[in-house]
Amino acid sequence: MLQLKNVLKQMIHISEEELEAFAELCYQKVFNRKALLSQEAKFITEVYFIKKGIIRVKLDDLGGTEHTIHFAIENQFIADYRAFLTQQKSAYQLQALEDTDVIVMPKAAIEWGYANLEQGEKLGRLIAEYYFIYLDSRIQHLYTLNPKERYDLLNEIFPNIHNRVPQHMIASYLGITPVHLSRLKRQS
Amino acid sequence: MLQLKNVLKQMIHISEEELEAFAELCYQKVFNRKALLSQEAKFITEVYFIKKGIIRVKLDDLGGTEHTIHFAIENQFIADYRAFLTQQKSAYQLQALEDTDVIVMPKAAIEWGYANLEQGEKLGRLIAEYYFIYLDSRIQHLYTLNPKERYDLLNEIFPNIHNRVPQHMIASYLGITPVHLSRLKRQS
DNA sequence: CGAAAGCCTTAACATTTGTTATCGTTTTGT
DNA sequence: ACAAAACGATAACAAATGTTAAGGCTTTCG
Repeated sequence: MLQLKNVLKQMIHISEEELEAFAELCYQKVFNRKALLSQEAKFITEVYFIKKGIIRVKLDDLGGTEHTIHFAIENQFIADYRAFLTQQKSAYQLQALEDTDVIVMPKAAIEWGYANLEQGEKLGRLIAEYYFIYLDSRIQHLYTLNPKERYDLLNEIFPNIHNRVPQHMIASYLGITPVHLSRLKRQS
Repeated sequence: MLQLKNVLKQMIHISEEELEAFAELCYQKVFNRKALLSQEAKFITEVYFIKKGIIRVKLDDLGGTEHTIHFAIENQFIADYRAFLTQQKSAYQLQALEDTDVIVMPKAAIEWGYANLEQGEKLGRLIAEYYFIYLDSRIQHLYTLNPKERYDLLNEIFPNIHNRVPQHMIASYLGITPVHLSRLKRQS
């Protein structure tokens, strides 16, 4: 839990007692490679903090094609945060790409935090703002960068990704086919 | 100011006195068609509430191509919210597409709200969550819909758009060229 | 260990989307 | 009211990206 506590301490002012009470409401869990943390069409009641491993967020379109929307690694929070917030069924699936250790933060813990942590609402605001900023830059890049430029950027942001993620998932994340990514790599 | 007050009342529990004090810190402004509300490479210190009119958010890439990222209309908030939050220079420009009446909410007003409104932090959280949800669905659509499907969706969400926005801006928003949008319309 | 599955590359061909240029219409600003 | 600018449609051609199929390498798992 130390990892989670450290991340929380960086975000808001929070006492050891508050941290301890919050941690009491969370628990640890291990997912094997390829296991699903959460499934499509389910209501989402958990947010995950990744201690070790890597998670991808994926999405099937109506034609049955699978899209990889996001990767999350150590020390990051991950969830279908939209479904969590709106109480609608999830559009996404979360899948472990390695054996992955997470801390599960149930909805009850997070709501307890909003109500009882001195800066609970602020924590909620910071998390939403953080995700907003991330998505805003994603959209900006989708408009202004071509696939090759997005590939280069991804390698900057996530240097080791080719060692941890199959290339066809990277292609999907970039919005192109695996065959095309293979071509782009050859050209550079 | 009534329009703004009504929207705020729908979001949080807020007294008439609080509303009045907040409104005191805001002011109204009119922008002519084509005028810029905010400019690229400037620090952002204002959020706008649109009383009447329509605003687009645009972005120039390194090659000099202009991209239309977003449209905002009556009763919506608009700003380069990322630049506002992060205190970095804006990547975007906000431009009125009609003569547009806005209420300007200066940074000082918003920070006063966080500090002094009973549910100020909650308001900030809700706004960030609202934008997050919007961007999350934008990204989902960019992955799963082709240009024609995105065009049809846009017309559902914003029924009159062809009467208020030039078609080449719609094409840019969809991520395609005006020539291609013209072709897609013909095919359907 | 060995078979099966998963994965990456490459090639040939198909489809989608972009580019450039032209024309007629509408809108704008004076 | 008029000249200029902006706008949208269309055609011909070019470039980017997708599809299908084959081959070889690596990983997985019984």
